[in-house]
Amino acid sequence: MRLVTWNVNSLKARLPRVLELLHEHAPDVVCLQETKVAAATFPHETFAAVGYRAVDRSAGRWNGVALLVRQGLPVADVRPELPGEPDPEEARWLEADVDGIRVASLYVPNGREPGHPMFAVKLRFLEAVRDRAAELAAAGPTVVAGDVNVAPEDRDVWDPAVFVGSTHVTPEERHGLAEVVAGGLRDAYRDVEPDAAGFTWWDYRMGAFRRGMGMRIDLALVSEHLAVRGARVDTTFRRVNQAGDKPSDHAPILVELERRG
DNA sequence: ATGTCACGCTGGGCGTGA
Repeated sequence: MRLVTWNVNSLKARLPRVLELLHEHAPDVVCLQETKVAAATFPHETFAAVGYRAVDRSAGRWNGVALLVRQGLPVADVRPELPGEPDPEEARWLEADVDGIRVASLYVPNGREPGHPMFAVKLRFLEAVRDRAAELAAAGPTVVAGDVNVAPEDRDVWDPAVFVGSTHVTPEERHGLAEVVAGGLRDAYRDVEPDAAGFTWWDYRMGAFRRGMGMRIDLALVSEHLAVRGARVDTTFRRVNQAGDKPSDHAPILVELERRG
């Protein structure tokens, strides 16, 4: 299975780039985050016309997650709920069986600042993910992929000194993420790229992408039933393309998975 | 760290969130 996870920062603004990605990489499944679209205007027909079925959990102008599945692959047991999630209205989790693999697209709250009420919400969300991910990983082949808004280690940020005291790197957030992984998942990118930076996000400001000022905050976590045959970040999608279509501030991660045994 | 982007509301900048 070829899987992509990508925070698109508005599906409407990014539709040309998403179509470009489908054409270029022909993934079996794409986990999208920050679709920022209402359910009523989700572009199902556009995806159907290029051979993809979409299932979405949408909340209007903020957040929103979706799965795009190549036509012909069976999709079953779509669940838009994450038991115990702090605010179900925020549309941050969506899971389904795709060709016999449980695939979840997630968008962890940003957290604003340590001490902000949304920071506590972020930690509670990670606890809910921990509990559900452990259930899924114990049950069968599982991929939990998306924007976790946590850099797992210091090497996952361009300059750890700059981020001291900021969100995405605090011990509490890293502990929350580590507990998700400890439930029977592993970081697919790190599995095959132990040394690469692998940044997936760069601020739009200050020429951060050009200057290598990034963070690795988007992950594909996979259960022991799955082997990782390859993983890479396609940074071409972090640049304006030839047609002049703008990038998201996140780049997509491409993962090649194979069922074990 | 801050040199940006996208949204809704509304008809052009502003507030919000990242």
